[in-house]
Parts: sequence; C-alpha cells; structure tokens
Amino acid sequence: MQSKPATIKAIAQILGISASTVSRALHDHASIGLTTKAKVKKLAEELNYEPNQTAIFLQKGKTHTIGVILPELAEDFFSTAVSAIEDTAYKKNYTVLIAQSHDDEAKEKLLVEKMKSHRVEGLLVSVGKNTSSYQHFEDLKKYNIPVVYFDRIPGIPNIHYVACNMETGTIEAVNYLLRKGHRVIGMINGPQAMVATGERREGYISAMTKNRLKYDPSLIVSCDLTEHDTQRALEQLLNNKRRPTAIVTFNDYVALFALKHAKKLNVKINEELELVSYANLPLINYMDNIPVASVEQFPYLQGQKATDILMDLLHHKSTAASEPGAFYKVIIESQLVENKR
Amino acid sequence: MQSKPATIKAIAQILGISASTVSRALHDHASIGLTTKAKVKKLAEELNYEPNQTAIFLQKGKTHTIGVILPELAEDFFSTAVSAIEDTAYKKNYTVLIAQSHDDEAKEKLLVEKMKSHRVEGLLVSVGKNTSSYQHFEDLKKYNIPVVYFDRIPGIPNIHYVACNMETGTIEAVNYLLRKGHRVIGMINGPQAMVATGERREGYISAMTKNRLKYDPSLIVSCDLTEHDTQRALEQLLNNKRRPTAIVTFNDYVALFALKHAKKLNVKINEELELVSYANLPLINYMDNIPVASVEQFPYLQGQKATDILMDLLHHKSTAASEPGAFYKVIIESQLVENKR
DNA sequence: AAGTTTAACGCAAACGTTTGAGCAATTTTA
DNA sequence: TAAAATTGCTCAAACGTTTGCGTTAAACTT
Repeated sequence: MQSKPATIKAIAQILGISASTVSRALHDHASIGLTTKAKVKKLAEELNYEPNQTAIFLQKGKTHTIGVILPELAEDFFSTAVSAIEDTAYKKNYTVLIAQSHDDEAKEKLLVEKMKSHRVEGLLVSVGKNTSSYQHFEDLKKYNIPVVYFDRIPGIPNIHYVACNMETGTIEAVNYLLRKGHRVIGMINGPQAMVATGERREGYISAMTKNRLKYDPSLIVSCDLTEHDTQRALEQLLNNKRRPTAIVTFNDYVALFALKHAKKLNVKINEELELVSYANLPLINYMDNIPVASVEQFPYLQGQKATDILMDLLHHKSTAASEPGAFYKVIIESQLVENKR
Repeated sequence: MQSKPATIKAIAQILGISASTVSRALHDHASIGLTTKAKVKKLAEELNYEPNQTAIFLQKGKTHTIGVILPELAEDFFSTAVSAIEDTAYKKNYTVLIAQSHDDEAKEKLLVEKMKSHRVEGLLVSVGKNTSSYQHFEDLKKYNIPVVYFDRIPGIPNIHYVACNMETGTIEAVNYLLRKGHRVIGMINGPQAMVATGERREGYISAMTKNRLKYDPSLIVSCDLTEHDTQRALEQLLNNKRRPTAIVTFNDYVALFALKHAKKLNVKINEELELVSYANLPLINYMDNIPVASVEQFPYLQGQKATDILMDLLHHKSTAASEPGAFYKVIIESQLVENKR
C-alpha cells in the first residue's frame, strides 16, 4: 500500500498539469475549466486525497486549533465543560488540543509553552488551585493569542472570563439552611488564593448578616480540597465551641469526603448534620441522604460560553485590538437546587 | 507589541547570519562556534522564540500528535480514560487531539477524516454504540496510521485493542448474587452490536449453567442504554413470568435509570430487588442502597495501556510492518468489587 | 612552503499548500 | 481584420524549519 497520503503535487504530476491548477480546481476556482476540474476531482477522490493541514497551517498562518488547559480531566465538572468546548469548537470547524495541569503551576507553564509552540489560535484555561502568578498566561497577549478563563479564574483585571458567581448561590444555600431552622452553620471553604473561595465567604457573611445573625469567623475553615485536609477541616468544625448543625462544603468531592469521615466519626447525617454543596457530580441527586441541596455551576454552559467568546475574539481580532479596554466578563449566576429524594 | 512570534529567519537577519546556522545553534550542533551559539541563544531568549511546530511538522513529516475519538467525553469512564491518555502521551512528548462522536456513526467518519487531515500519527478509538462498519477506521492502515481500540472495541479480527473481559466480571457478579440466595437473576444488557454485550451474556449463561441452573433467555433483555429504553427493559423484566429478584445492569448509568424507575414503580430496592452493575461512575460507592456490587473496568489503566501500545506501534513501525500478523490484544480482567456501605 | 586537515558557516532544496502575477491561446468587439 | 477581452492555465514565491553539501579561511601537517 502507499504509505504516504496523496499530495497535490502527485495529482498534478499524474495529470500533467501544475500544482496550482490542482489546488484551484479543488477549491472550485472560477478560472479553471470544467473538464480539468472534473478530472482533478475524480483523481483526488480515487487517491483518497486529504489536504495536509500542517502545510495549510504553515501557509496560511492559521492553525484553526484552540488549546484547553485545565487541572483535571477526570473531574466531572471539567469533563463536561470540555465536552461542551469540543462540541462548540467542532461546529466552527476548530480542533481542540487538551492538556491537564494536575494543579501543578510548573507544569501549567510548560503547557503554555507547548500550546504556543503548537500555534494554537486561542486558549481556554481553568487555572490550577495553587497557581499564584498568571504571567505565563498573560504573556500570550503579546502574541495575539487570546485567553479566555473559565470557572477557576485568576483574580486579576483585564481578562476575558466566564465563571459562576458563587456568592449568589451561597446566599441561597445559607438562606435555605436558615429556613430549615439551622442557626450555627459551618463552611468548609477552598484555598484562599481562589476567587471562588472569596465569593463563597462573602455569600456566607452576606446571608448571615442580612438575617441579623452575627458572623462567627471560626465557622469558616479553609482546606486544600484533598480528602485528608477535608477530614481535618470537618473535625475542626465539629470541635468548635459552637458546633455547626449544617455545613456548606466547597464542592461535591469535599462533601463526599466529609460525609465519609462523618460516618466514621459516628455523626448522623441529616440528623446531627446536614450538608449543602456545590455540584460537580452528576449523580449526586441519585443519592440518598446527602447533600440536601447543591449549588449548580453549569459546566456545559460555561464551556460553551467560553468557547463562543474565544471564537468571537478570534474572528473580530481587529475590534478587540482597537478597543483594548473591552473584556468579556460573563457571569453565570449559580443556583441552588434542592436535591430530590 | 509584536503580534507575530519570532522566527529563525528573523533571528538570522538580526544577527547577520544564515538561518541554517541559527537552527543548528539552537540544536547545539557540533559545527557551530561557541560564541555564535551564545549570541543566538541569547537573542532567541530575548525574543521569546518558540519553534513553530507546524513548520517542523511539515518539514519532518511527523506531527507528534495522536488523536482520540470516543463517544462521550462527559461520561466518567471516558474522561478518566482520556486523562490517562493525556498523561501518558505527555510523558512521551506527544500532544493529543480529542473529538467525540456522540455515538453517531456518520460523525465518527467525519472525525476520522479530520484526524487524517491533521496528520495524527496514530489514533485511539472507542467506537460508538451504533457503529456497524469499521471501514473508516481500517482504511487508516493504508496510510500507516495505527489504530488502537479501547473499551468499546469492534468485533473484527486483526486489530490492536485493550479492553476489559466482561465475561469474568459477569461470572463473578452472577456467582455473587447466587451466593446471596438469588435464583431468578435478570440482566439488562446493551445493544447486540457491542462486543461487551456478548461477553456479558456469555458470562451470565456460563455462571448459571456452571451452577446447574437452567438458562432462561427471557431473563436477558437488551436495551439501547438510554433512560427511556432502560425503563422499558426494567418493566419487561419485572413483568416476566419468573420475576427476577436481582438484576445485572449493563453499566452504572443504566443502574441509575433502573433505580430511579424502580422507585417510581414502588419496588423496594435491596428488598425486592438487588442490582449489580459495571462501574463507570466514581462515587457509586458513596451511595446508599445501590448497587450492591460493581464490576470494575479500570478506565485509567485502559487509557494508559492503549497509549503505551500506540507509542510502541509508532516507534517500531518497521517491526509491526514486518510482522503483519502481530496484533496487540490486551485484555484486562474485569473484577467484581463489593460496594462498601 | 605547499598540501592537508579542521572549524565555522552559508547555500539551496525540500516538506505541501496557496496565491498574485504573467502568458498563451481563444473568443469577442468595433 | 486588427485590437481588446476573456478563458484556462503555468510560474514562482512564500510560510518556518531542517539538512546535505559546499565553501572559506585558519590551523595544522611534513
């Protein structure tokens, strides 16, 4: 078998015409005769000709490829976001390159280099939870590679992003618990560096004070989202002088860790302790007992919007460049959904 | 700002030397003077030079890219498999291009074209559940693009694949249920076209007959894995003349659909009816009640092995070509894991 | 001192495609 | 029937790299 795919040159040689004619024929250019076109197309079909994108990329300077950098593909939130990204990109005839940082800032930097090297036209990123500097992303602007952040966004100005406003959902969550009669409500929050951590905290404080309850800082404890640290955080809350009867956890994984540990500690879920979480997992509502409610973060929507924005940026580069102060900031309001039993 | 990244040519021009010298200098070629090397590297650093992969691809005829085609990224099984693929590929300095078929055979074909067009060096694929012809994949062999199938593999000879042998796990599952005292065991199986459907069926029959129980065909009903059809299948089993007290479901999603519907039908889970499933979901073991056990399919391992095989194929192409009869067939034995309460 | 080696670099082609400009036939116009 | 317009095609350069081969000048032989 022919190991190498057919090229335009090969077609040209067989037909005894020039490569440019073949190229134009395949593109239905007006200045090529119908008989020639027919011959070319027929042979291309026969040889199973497939344009070499890498050559086209080089020639046109456009790769029609976007990159995605995110912490963990296996996490349900991200995989559905990527699913949306791929779907949306596919419709616009873009290809997507993925890479996961595993929350490692050093690797994140390397991945940016790799993406740059691959000449992606734009980048979609959800930053690692430990990432402290965003310079490696911001540098891309110099090369006209737009970056759209989603979900885990940096807390810096002048960026494009789509994210959930966690404050809204958190307020709803706390209100929900208050309505159910809870007065001492704890929170297992995320790392201080994350924007979402601050929003949850603000939401918590806002809901409490709006309800004329005093805010007790000892009821909010941050953790690094690992199972181990969640256990520590849970114990810290349970041993607090004012022991919470309900806890808002940073996300579903944390909720599951906490649940597991609570069982081990013989804390009766939904009697002694109720949980409210932020949905990253699809089937939490198939579960019994926990958590009683979740704050939905719309991963598919986020992925979709982020890709739309990137596409817009790519196709109106001039506009974006001419209005350097204009940044997309799409905020999806998080929403409390009560989990049906 | 400079909108376009620096090129070798640009560096050459600035330094007043030739492009080839710059290229060699950057690669630490022996025949370039140390002072020149130093100058080149310094300037490259300053200009933030990043080699243009598309150009290198074209020149070398190697893209260092592999493609992944699978049905649904948002499904947990696949996302963790992709996570493994990306991790493994990254270590070998390969980039991964992903695309989802959404179980649509026509789209699957288009994606193959796209991958071919992108000149991926190899392909990892998990076929759609309705895919009946595999010609679009097999055609790639002509172009020396190796294909490694994983998990959802075609039932044809002469292919490389890694998959779980569902028969083993199914036998274990049925044995487990028999030990628990069940005698009438149902099965909600997948589409007939899937290899895994056959394996489950064989496992079921094998376990039953080995235990001297007669095999009742009406207890195995196939469904298309949608929620709706699962409901139908469940009802069919519940209305069977011999009503099963336990059901083996095709996967966790089907189990969840069945569970949901069973609740609606007022069937008491784990009293009237026990479920055993095949794990695709990570947190099924955090759940109460269902299912009592799962057959683990090791998604990360599958992704990893599949990528390893592909890498091997890519690096020993000659070997593979010289021994046309040699195909990788990695079978991971599925394994029953009892879900801890 | 003439010949030979070696070090350091440049030339040019190639990868596959696109595209502006040019050119030769053929057809149209006046 | 000569000039002008149209048709259908070819040439050559370009995109950014790599690489075999050639070239120059300096350093080393004997």
